[in-house]
Amino acid sequence: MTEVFELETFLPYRLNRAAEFVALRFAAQYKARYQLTRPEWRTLAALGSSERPMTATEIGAHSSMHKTKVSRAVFGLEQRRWLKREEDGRDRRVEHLALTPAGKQAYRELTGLASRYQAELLSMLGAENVEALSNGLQAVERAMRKAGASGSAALT
Amino acid sequence: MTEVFELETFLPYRLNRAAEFVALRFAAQYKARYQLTRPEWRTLAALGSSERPMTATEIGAHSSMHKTKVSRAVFGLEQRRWLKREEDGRDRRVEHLALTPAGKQAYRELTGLASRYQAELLSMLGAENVEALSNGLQAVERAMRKAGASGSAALT
DNA sequence: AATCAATAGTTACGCTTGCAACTAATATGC
DNA sequence: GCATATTAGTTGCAAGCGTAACTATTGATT
Repeated sequence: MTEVFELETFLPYRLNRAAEFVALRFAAQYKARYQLTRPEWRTLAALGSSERPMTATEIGAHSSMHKTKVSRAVFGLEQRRWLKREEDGRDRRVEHLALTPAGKQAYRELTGLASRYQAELLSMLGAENVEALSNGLQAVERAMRKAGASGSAALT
Repeated sequence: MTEVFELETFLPYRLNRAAEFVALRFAAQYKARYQLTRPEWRTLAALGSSERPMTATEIGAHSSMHKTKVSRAVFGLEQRRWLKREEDGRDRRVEHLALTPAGKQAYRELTGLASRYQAELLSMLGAENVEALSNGLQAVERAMRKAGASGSAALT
């Protein structure tokens, strides 16, 4: 039984490579046009989709980012004047973060890009493949929630 | 039509998060036991599965790694005495890399870990979900080959 | 009320990364 | 045969990263 291990068949490797490929093609767009980092884009997306202001902690939970990443992304967006901080009257540790008009405008443009990219992926991969991929990812997402706070080093 | 963009439904985001989750759980194992980095593990896996020695360039192509990553990983494995370099008689730019006996031993142990982890994933996610995921990934892999040398910044 | 624990967010530090520039060797065009 | 381009692999550098430590504030225990 000389079972040879092949990297090509190893799920973590395949997932990683696919994620890199898919994410990089999109990242290239917002990096080129807006000089935005990925944490900044995610923060923008989180804030833009929310009715009310969010705290940094909420952003981290919503977009699966470590708090230091969020902190730096918030700082970056603040410098661009795409978001503003508002203090909480009751708890002075907390900051309520909301997009400025310029931030909302950027959000609209970037989510436009994102939607177009999503559509491009769909036609590139085929609807039934995207469906399968999505179902598979859903299973991983369930597993993540189950492993939850315990396992993820990404959110420590 | 106030179509709200939701990060949760954005494929690049979902792929990235799932890949991080799945890869990190495995990386924790080889980091803890062998203090191995991911590029080192990938290099080891590439070399171990090959009959004959490989060049650094071949390793990069086989395991989707930038040449600087490969260069550093090779250096690391060399220091551990898990691999040896052999010069090419005809072309002195090229190095032929092969695992030492200690390297082969490590390869066996680590691929054992990997296989067990793969099995754990299968039971964790369910066979039919892994099947779906795998099919979806295959579509991405086809797209990668098609976009090929042109698109990938990861292999520049 | 005083202490100790927990939480929100920031920062210092060392490590990893990718890009670009580099060295060395070989291949190509004229 | 000489100049130029290309290829293999390495390295300097700046940027991004996570860990741990930190400040500031609030909550819990007694």
